[in-house]
Amino acid sequence: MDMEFFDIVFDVPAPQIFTYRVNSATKGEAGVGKRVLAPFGRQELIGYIIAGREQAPSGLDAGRVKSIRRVVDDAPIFDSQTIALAQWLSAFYFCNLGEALATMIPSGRRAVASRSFTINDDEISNIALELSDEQKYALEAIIAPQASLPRPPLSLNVTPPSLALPPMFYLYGITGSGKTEVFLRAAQTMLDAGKSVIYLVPEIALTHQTAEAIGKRFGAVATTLHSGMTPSARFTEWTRIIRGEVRIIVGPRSAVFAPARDLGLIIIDEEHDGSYKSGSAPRYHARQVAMRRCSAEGARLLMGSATPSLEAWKLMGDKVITRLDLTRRLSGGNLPEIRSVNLTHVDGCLTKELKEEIRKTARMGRQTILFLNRRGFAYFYHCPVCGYELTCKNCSVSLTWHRERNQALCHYCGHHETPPLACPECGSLTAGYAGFGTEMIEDEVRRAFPDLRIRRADTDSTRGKGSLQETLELFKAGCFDILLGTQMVAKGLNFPGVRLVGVVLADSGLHLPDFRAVERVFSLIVQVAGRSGRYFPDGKVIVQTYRPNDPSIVSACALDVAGFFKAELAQREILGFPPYTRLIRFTIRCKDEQRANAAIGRLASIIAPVLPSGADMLGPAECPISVIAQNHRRQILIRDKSMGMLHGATRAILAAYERGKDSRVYLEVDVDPVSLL
DNA sequence: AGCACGCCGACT
DNA sequence: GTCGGCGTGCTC
Repeated sequence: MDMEFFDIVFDVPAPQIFTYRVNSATKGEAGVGKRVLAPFGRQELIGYIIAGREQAPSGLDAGRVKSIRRVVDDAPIFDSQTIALAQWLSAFYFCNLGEALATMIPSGRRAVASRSFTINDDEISNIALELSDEQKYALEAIIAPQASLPRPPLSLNVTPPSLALPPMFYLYGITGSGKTEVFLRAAQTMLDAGKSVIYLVPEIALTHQTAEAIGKRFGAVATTLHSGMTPSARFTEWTRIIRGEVRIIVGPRSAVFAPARDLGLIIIDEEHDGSYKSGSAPRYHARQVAMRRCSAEGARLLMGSATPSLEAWKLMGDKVITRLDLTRRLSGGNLPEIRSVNLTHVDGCLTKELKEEIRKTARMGRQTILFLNRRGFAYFYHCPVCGYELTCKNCSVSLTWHRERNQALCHYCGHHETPPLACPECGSLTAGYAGFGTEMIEDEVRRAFPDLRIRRADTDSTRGKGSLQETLELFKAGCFDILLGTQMVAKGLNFPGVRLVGVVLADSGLHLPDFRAVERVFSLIVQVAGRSGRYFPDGKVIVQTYRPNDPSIVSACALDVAGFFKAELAQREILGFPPYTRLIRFTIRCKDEQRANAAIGRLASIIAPVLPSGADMLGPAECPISVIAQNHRRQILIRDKSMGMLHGATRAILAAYERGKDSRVYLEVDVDPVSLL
């Protein structure tokens, strides 16, 4: 008895579910979990079949029901569990079901030959490393058959129904303390029990490295779902996962949706990393999705970092997450010596202390990493006479000077222009660039050390694909002495030859109007410090700063993670910010400033009366970066102790806002926003 | 999101 | 007289 009718959703803003029928060509082909090509208005779109039905819904006259033109998939590519997850995703993050499914499922259509981990079995390394006592203890806790844990009701608002919290564990330990080996053992245990494992890693270089390690360890049973893969390749791996051919999946945040069969464990490596939060709608957080999946599918959640997020740290304090400490470096390396150096009154961007250490390191035949917090962050054009500052015409941020091209460019919209020789305001010829960019530092380092081999690794000098990978590999092989880079060199890369890490300007970012700025600066310094002396006992870190007494810098230099978290949590509690509260952010975006103001005003007047007691509204206000790409941006935050009330209020707010909205104004909703810029 | 329909200003 | 602006509304 084949179904005649099917419920289909599309990746369009329309929230409805549409019912189609089959015709002679598609009868028998169509089924839940398959994609179809269907007439939609005057176009034909790919849609997702989410249900079958005996007859058209009452209230829809049969004449309006169109038929499915073509069925795309031979076999279903998602099941009822996936649909349930999509439903949760759409409710939690305020998108519709079709958009949710579209972000979860690969877009590729045809299978290609799988290239992942075609390693001979004899190549699989079975290095039976002896675990340390701490590692053994952690592993035992994670894989214990009956994880007996307090199970408070899930305040994460899995809407609906409320589910119990899954067993959650956190490997808390410095770089080199052996987190990865525990991850791999836990994964092995799950695989041995016939279950699947999802292993999440931050975006960029780390994906490749970890995937490689897992490929070596687990061979053909492992795969990766990477954003760099072609849609066809992703689709191929997706179908292999569905068929159960692979049971361990490595990938960035989107891999949390992998259709793993009989999911036993989700691992989140470097849990604090910002790339786990999606930057575009639906703005999901992989950790939140992982929690929901684990509770719905009876799996365990295992996270790890040297610098947990404050959210995770608080849950550990509340005993909701079991914290497992790894306190020692395995290879015997001591903790690096970390020293902060005052940058005030220093000519240029390198202090005497840092230069001396670079020289000393080179004499020892060892390597240096110079780390810059942010791409050309403080490198702006200004006039010391009148205070004029060169800013982007489209956005409200300072332009960054790129010397190689003699261009000032905007890192938000890409606008670029040739910088003026004299100040456009007062004509002063002293106007020019101040602050540090990677290029300027490179220049200064080259001048100071003409005999050393220096290489820069940022998105500018490594645009060609593979060249970042290449740079890092050359560095690892000792082909040059100094690596100069941004974020990407801070993340989990192992460079045995490194002795010295220099943080060129630690406090860039400290002044950002975002309550998480301090947390980011702190964890960045600690992460960077972890790079040095990984395999040697004499690692050194020099942190250059204009604010050597800032608490976040002081505690980072002391590697006092617990102390920093205690102080920062107290601060957050006083200010009523996460993790003591939850936030939903509404952002208005419009080319026309008046319309933007009108829209945010209207939104505020909608929000005020529906706010539940105990919740509050922050704003309306200009966004900290008030204009991006000529769009004027305004925001409102709503805040409450738990997410439940905020969700309900937001549903009401969006419904009211939809009626009578200005179509030129865009409204974006961000649940648990990570950046408030 | 597309895409069409519909109702008011300056053009061959 | 119509070409075309973009406001409004719908898509099984």
